[in-house]
Amino acid sequence: MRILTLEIAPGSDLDEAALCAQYGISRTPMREIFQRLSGDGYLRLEQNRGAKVASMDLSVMRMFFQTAPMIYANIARLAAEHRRVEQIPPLKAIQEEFRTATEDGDAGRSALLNHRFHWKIGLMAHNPYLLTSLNRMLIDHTRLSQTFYRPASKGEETRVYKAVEQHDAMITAIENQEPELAVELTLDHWNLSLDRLEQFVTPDPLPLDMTAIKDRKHAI
Amino acid sequence: MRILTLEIAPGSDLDEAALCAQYGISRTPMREIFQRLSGDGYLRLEQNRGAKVASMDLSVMRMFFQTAPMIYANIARLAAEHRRVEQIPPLKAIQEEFRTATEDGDAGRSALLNHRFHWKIGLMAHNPYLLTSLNRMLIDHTRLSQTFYRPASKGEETRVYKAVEQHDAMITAIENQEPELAVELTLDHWNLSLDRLEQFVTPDPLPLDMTAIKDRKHAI
DNA sequence: TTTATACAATTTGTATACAAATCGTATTCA
DNA sequence: TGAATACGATTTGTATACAAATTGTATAAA
Repeated sequence: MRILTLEIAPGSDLDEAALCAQYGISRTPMREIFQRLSGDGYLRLEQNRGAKVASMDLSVMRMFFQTAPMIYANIARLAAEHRRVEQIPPLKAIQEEFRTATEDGDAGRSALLNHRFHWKIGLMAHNPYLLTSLNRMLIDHTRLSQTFYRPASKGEETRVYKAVEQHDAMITAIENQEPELAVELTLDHWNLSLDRLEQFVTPDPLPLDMTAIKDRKHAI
Repeated sequence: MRILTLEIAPGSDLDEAALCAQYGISRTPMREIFQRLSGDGYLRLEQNRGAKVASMDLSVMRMFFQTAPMIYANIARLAAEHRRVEQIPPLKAIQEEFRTATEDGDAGRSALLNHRFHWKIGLMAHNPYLLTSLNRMLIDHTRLSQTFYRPASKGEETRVYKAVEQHDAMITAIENQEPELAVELTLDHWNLSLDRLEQFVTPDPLPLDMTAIKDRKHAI
């Protein structure tokens, strides 16, 4: 049920019956799925009103940017301290999938695998309290990345490439149990993500030259 | 459904049918309640195995003590910054209930109202990410307080009295929007709670004098 | 006596039927 | 023409019935 991280628009309400038909299950298990997704912050359930896809307002967005570094950094530290050796190979496997997805330029798949990558690191921290926060953060982070994604820009490939490299470095730091390094790399990674998001909040200004606009008029 | 914060033992499994009969509702809504409580960290649901009350192992306990100050302090800061004036009266109302509960020496009710007090402060922070963490922390904190509670000890009344005072001070700091003060008071409050818990992890040693034990033999 | 297997009983998961509530539309009255 | 109300249709919530799975017990074989 990763319909949410991707296609369905925030705020839209979900048709219970339609989804039941689509997935070939009855209403009872579907409602239980709704309950779980609601608890995870994917959906909002209202009395006698059904399920809506959760959406983000401005104040929540501020909190997101304010809180994310702290959560991510502490998760990284704890992961480096408490990772079990058997957790490393699955993480590396996801990273390889992530690498190929970025090389293929598959944005949706990249975002999803990035989500799974950071979630796995979250599990390594073995801290149930921060894990719930991380879960909510990742959901919103992934969705922000998706909504703000633009297909092909100049600096974009280099940024994505850098992100893949940072993941590699983070794996090494966690594997070698170097908490401070893991924190530093994670904050770098966050700043890269910030750059990416900032590019869309404050994009390049439109050309001041009015002739360009006049030309477009004919095209429309 | 505050059955959990109090009576039912951690690890015990819940009888679906019995609870349905008890609350006069059918299995479907009860299962939906289970789903929610499971998401909140009250219960653990296992495949075809029903619901068990969540329990805490040693490593989770370590994480609890490691994580709590950070979460509580940041919640306090954000609450002082972002509280809405209409949120203050309900908080004060809970505090008054808490005060009377402590004066009556009602430990269970005190713990529950303390829980509600800190939850209300969490809501004032308007940070959904930290709020999920706070929720899990408070559940475990309240349960720890309960399990470690001993009825009447010398230092206990003064500690509880101090806790009530600290709550008052916290309300004032939040109402006056003094984030730094709110953080300081919250950390003091946490340390008081730590003292309380420590008293039970390392209680007064048993008397070394063997004669006392011999005397008891006859009594048994 | 102990262990393994089969069967019964209980418990959990899913589907469906029915009740309650909400929403849209149409008709009526001002 | 506009607003309000009433009625029908759709959607959501709850109960119950049935299927699947698990657990406990009893009996038989080693």
